[in-house]
Amino acid sequence: MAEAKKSTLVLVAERAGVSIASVSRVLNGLPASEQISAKVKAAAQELGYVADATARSLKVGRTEQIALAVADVGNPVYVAMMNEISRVVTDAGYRLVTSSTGNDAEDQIALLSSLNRGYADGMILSPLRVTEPLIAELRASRLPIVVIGSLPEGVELDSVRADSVAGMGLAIKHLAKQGRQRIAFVNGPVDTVPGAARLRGYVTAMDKRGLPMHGDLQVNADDFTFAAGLVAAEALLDQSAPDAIVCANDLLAVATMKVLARRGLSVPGDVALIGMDDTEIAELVTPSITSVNLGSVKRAREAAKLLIRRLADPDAPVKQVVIAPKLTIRESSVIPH
Amino acid sequence: MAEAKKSTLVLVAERAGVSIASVSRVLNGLPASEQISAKVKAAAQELGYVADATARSLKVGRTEQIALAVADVGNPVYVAMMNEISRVVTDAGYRLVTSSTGNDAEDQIALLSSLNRGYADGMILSPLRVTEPLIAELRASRLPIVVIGSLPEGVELDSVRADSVAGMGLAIKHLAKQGRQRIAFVNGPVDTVPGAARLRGYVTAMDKRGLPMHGDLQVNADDFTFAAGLVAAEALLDQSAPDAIVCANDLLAVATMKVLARRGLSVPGDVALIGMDDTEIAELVTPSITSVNLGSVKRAREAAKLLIRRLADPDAPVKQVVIAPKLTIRESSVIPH
DNA sequence: AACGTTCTTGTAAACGTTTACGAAGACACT
DNA sequence: AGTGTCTTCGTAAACGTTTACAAGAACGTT
Repeated sequence: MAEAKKSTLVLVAERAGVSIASVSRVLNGLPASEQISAKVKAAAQELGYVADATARSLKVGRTEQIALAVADVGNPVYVAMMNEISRVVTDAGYRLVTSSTGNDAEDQIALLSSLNRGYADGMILSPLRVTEPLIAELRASRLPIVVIGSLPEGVELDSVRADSVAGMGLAIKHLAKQGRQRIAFVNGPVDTVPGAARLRGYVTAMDKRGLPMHGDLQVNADDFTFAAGLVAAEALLDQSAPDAIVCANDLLAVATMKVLARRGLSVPGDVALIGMDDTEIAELVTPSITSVNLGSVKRAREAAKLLIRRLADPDAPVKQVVIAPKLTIRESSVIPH
Repeated sequence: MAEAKKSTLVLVAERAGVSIASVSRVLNGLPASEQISAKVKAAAQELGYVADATARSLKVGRTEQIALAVADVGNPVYVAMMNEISRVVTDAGYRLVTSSTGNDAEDQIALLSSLNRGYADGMILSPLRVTEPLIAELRASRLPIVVIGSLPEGVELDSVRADSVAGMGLAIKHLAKQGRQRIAFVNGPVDTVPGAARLRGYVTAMDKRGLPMHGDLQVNADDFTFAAGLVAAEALLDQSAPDAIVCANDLLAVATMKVLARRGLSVPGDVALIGMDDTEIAELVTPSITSVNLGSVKRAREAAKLLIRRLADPDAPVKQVVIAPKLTIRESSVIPH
């Protein structure tokens, strides 16, 4: 059945006693007589023939691969997104090439220009920081790119983004309804796309509700990781005594919860806690954490579909999708009665 | 600088006024005169030329891609492994193609034969269940494959595996030292490779220490997920009252911890808890969970290096690496005094 | 019986590289 | 000046497919 040697079209053709064109046609389901078809199939079967992907790619100009570049693979939300993208893309007959870039824009730019080597038909990119040179490179790309995340005005690229501002609004509103007054905010770096958006959301929502917004209610972690969250939460609780904390991220929320526990503060009794991204981890812990669902898997799915659509129709109008947030309420934000 | 049109060797050659052979040589760093070299580099720069990956692959017979197939991408331990593999592989100049297979062997077999289409130079495979047909396919593969996980006797393939039995030994020993007597075991499906190995380890270790091993101290979750863990832990606690529980997995451990909390049982006061895999999640939760480190990232790294070695030297002797476990002791298993 | 269609099949070119080979030039040595 | 070696460069073949084109066979139509 399977052979050790690699077999080619020519070998199959010889064995079947037909031309290579016929072999190719039969194997690709193009019209052919029963006779030829049978002979070819038999020969192919016997030789364990499978068409070579690179040769095919070269000829047809498509690799049937889609590249995915995410900055921070440690973050569970990216894992969830990647899984969804993988699913959609695979169903559409593409393979997924993953390249975890470093945080710096340098890396991403290098990756983008390497994309022009044509190892994939298109790319899904989720940049942590959007810089000028990155945008320039995005624009110059020969191959279609879908961006997950906000893009500056006027950049005409397919993209999918979350509505962090609305999401923050949901969180603050929920906390305010529970009678919380001093709502603190543990953010990640504000020079990142999500960091900036979430800060904007926090300010807007607090402002709208006339809630106090002293500087000592805000703190920025060095990045969006658990370890950074521990440090940030300690700093926050050293400088103020909030009755609620919203975190830019579930990882930061879990870290904050740990620090609260260390200090003997109960959740949600003393402090209500809300995370963002609504990853599995939020419901794993005890108490489970209320989290703003920013539609990560939906975003992932849309991004993948957008790219596939563009590959099918390069002239389709540019589409910028915004996914609406939802609040998943769990134990960490409401006191049971 | 960057051009919208795709540029080829021929274009560069024309522009530089040299032959395509010279262009190829210069760009690949083969010896050439200063004159030619300068002209070619200038032309290439102006046209934003980058060599086409598929054409190159076809010619040289290498794709510079490595395929990775893992069964369960939801499990954080696989995420950690994937990250490590990605790093090693990228450093060696390969791209990583990820294919998350379903649980069934069918999928994996299909994947293996698709590998023969030559879209990658080799594959790293981590099968949940090792069946006969899978092994047959592994053997028949034209391209090198490295397996993460145990292989039956006599299968001559590069592989890396954890020592679950020794790992279980560490966990049970630790618990016994703390004076725990009724040590329960929440396992995953026993017809999987890790499930079987961990069961073997549990039985061996308990036996060795002469600890009781009633059937009602053991329970098997339907799979290695959090949700299945909840169900399994409930069942366990319905049927017995252990003073320690070891789980086949950190996810199962977290689920068990949640169920313990529900029932008002304290960890580690009433019940000591130990997980396996030592993923980040074990230290995220409160109390943090003692976990058997089965060397997942080390295994991942070894697997990647093994494959890269074999690609460089196809005739290298087969290597089967076993990674020794370590116990990472956290709050869930020792009562502070 | 000659003609026009339609269907089937083979021949050959093309995709964009890398590289074996040979020609020609440069250079040193006798 | 003749010979040999070394270097540099261009010509052309090759990697394994897909597919445009043409040739022939089969068939119905007039």
